[in-house]
Amino acid sequence: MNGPSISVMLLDDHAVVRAGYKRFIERDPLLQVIAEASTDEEAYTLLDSNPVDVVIMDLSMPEHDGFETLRRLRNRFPRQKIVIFTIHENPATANQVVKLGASCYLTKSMEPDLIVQAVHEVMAGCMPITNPVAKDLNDRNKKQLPHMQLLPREFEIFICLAKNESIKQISDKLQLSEKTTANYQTAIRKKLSAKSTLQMYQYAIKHRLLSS
Amino acid sequence: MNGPSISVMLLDDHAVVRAGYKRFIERDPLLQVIAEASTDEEAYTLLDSNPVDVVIMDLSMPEHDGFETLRRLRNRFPRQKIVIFTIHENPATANQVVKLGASCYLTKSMEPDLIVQAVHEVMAGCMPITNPVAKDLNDRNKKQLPHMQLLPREFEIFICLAKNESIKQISDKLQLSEKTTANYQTAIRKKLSAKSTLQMYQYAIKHRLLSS
DNA sequence: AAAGCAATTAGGAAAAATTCCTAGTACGTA
DNA sequence: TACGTACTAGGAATTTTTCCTAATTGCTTT
Repeated sequence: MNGPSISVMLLDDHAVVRAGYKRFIERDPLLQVIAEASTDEEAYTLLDSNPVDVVIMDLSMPEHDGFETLRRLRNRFPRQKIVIFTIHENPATANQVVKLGASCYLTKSMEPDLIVQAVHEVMAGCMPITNPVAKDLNDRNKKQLPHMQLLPREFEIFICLAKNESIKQISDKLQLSEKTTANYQTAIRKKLSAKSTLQMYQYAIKHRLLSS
Repeated sequence: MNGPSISVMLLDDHAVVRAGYKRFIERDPLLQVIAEASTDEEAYTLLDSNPVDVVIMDLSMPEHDGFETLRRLRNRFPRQKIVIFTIHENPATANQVVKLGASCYLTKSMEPDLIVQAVHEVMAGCMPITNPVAKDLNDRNKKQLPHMQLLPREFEIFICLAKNESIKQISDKLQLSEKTTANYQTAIRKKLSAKSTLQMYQYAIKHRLLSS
């Protein structure tokens, strides 16, 4: 950290959205957006040369899906603080995202000022999740919905399967052996008691897991 | 036919609906409802002892689906005139129903008086379908939608598959070998270019084939 | 620092599902 | 009668799924 100010990178494929973030973030004189990336690859490159305190990213990116981007970011920059800001308003996603190591999960229905607040909290080492979602998260977790038992990777692949992607496509995208993906599928089906891809889809729809 | 009057059987699992039919049908002194059945089995029994000129039935029955009931009726009483009156307003269903040998297909959005008119037309040996649907049917047929190429049995099984029924369940219900049903599935997938059950489901949703 | 644990990855083998091919039956029509 | 179409289903090959096992990695705990 350079002095009192906190440096931020924005990662979002829409320039307009990045501009929106920026507007709010820079209201706070302590925060400074010093880098913007529209793809995950771009983000890696920038982070190599220009480390920042916090990365703020959207979950719904076209190339890889957000989970994969998050996972890779964590791999290459394990200590990087990451704030997820997304339109997907569901606790299951929040749950997975936090398990994957994001510091914070915000949805677009929250007040924009929360972004600023969240960045400060994250930098101060506070609770990884801000209150509204955290509460919701805990509520649902207690209900022990089947998909809450999915491991992060399982959840990620579950969403792909529910989007009707084939074992082959998923394996290519995530750079896994088809064997591995097929095995994941079996595990997912068991945990969700789904006998077919259609049932996984319907499960995902029912629990609003498919907004992306 | 006994004298100038036309005898009618109503086949519908809801007594209320049968009463509704009756009310309209008996406005016409030439038509007489002489039998009512709430299940297909009941209908077979009644028809054995009490033949009627026309059977008016609903497509959406709980036990077997309407297609199967229609098919069996046609099998046991090949010359029986059958009028389908249903809430499923889509030309694909109309198409299949007529292929299966129904004399007429009416939807609930039509004027109730059309039932009476349709019965007369059917008895007079007119066009198997009344105008509004027939027109619609031809329009769409020209578009050559993939599911229009499905044979009646294929269409029937397609709907079951889209409803997530298993090969086993469908085979039991339709009294087919699992081999046969599996083979039908393959044919259906080819005709619809669907690689999975989920894609069949999505096709069905897209073309509004799943109201039942 | 070593041990233990959870998550991720993937291969082998068996079981199940799907596909392709073939063929018999039945029914209506020319 | 002969022909075509729809329906039925078996055999065999192929593909997918499942189950079991195991190696690797990164934490956490002692």
